[in-house]
Amino acid sequence: MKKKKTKEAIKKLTAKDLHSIGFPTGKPTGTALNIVHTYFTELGKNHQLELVQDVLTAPDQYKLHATLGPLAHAILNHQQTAPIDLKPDKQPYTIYGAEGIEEGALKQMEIAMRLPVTRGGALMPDAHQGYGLPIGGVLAVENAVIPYGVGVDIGCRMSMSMSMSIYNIPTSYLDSNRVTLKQMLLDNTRFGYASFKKPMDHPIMERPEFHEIPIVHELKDRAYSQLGTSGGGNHFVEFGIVEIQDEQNDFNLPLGSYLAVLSHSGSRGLGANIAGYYTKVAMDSCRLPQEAKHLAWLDLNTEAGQEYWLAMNLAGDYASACHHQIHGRLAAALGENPIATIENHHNFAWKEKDYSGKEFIVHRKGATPAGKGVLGIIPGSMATPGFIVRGKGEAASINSASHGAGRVMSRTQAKKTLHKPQVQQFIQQAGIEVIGSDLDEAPMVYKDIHQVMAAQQDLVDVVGTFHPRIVRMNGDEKYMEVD
DNA sequence: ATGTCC
Repeated sequence: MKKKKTKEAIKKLTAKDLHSIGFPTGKPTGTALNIVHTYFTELGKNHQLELVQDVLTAPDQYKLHATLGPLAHAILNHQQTAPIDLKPDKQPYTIYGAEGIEEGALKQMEIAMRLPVTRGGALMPDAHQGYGLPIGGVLAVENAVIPYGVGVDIGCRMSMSMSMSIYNIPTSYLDSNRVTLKQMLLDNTRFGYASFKKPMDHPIMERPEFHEIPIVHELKDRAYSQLGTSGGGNHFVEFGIVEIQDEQNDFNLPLGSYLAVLSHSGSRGLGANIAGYYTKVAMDSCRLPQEAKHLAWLDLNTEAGQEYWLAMNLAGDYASACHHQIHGRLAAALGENPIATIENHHNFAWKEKDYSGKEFIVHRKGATPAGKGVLGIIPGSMATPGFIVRGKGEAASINSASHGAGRVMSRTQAKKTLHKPQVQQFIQQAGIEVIGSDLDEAPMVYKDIHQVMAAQQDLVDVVGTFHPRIVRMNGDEKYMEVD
């Protein structure tokens, strides 16, 4: 039964198929799929493709067609709107750690710089190719917001809480209570498709946006069921040791080592669906040349722009609420209150002013806010250090820094070339215990975090170093309780 | 990143 379903899914006509025969992204594609899946379900996929291709080639002839008429009109309307021109010349922007950044990311950044709304940009040393704007890309634009300049996981963030161990030597507490701490992670965190049987209440669910914005309203129930959970991919919750190295640290902590909890996750299904929806809205209203189509923006003076802005901010606050619940549960399990907390997001857009007081929309897609004195967290990998940093407010980076080490290897390449025993040995030798995860998150898929930090010395000062010890990520099905 | 479908 399941097999049959998969087979049908493969045969079903998709947007990808349409784009492969030259269908423009946006309304024509959506309309074509709608019509095919409503009126022509009995036809084979190839036959369906031929049908819509005929309309695409000669839309005029189908204007009055009973079922294909709307498609003809969508295509004609689309053809009548001229694409918005990119600036013809390369626009300057600062690249940090250029020697370690892949070609694809540089190309994407070049295109983003040539958008007519762009006023500045920078590329962080952990940059790699993404969708639209590269991961590690920072883009300042005027009075507009680019959904894919923010990214799919809106408001994805780092959150750290440091606790004084109940013992004087926190390091030894961690090592002698490994089993207990591991169980705490298993009991108090949920990843991927797993969720808590009864989510903890949180004021975020009372936000008016859940009633005022239709798409957000549709997402409310799932947002509630996913409260306090972490996602998949590079998301994690971990115990480790923080070494505070800066005497002038903002927490007034004595130099030394502290037990800490570090989490990385975002806005789950809520943000992903908001991103998907408003990207489509943007691509329908903002027609760009093929190579820039994913950088479609929403004018902030339009209703859609205002709506996205509110929805994006809600998703950011929701991601924060999830982190607070994760840390709250673990603090309760530890029986300790944190003595310091830090939190920052990295897939978001902010209204910020430049030196002259002019306001811009600054997109940081996988980049950490690093304005003067602003604290942030830059993780390495599951088996390498992360850093508590304080921004220097460097204008050339648009007050930003990297959000991690950055990948050197794609997920598919990692699964093809790495081997479990080899990775397990590496992790074990580093003294790290890992629950869940997979080869695509192995430490060796990431750049050397020390090189990345060296490339951004002008952007941040290091306040402390975090050493991961017990890490939980998505994928430990054998431990997972299905709630 | 995402119950991974436009």
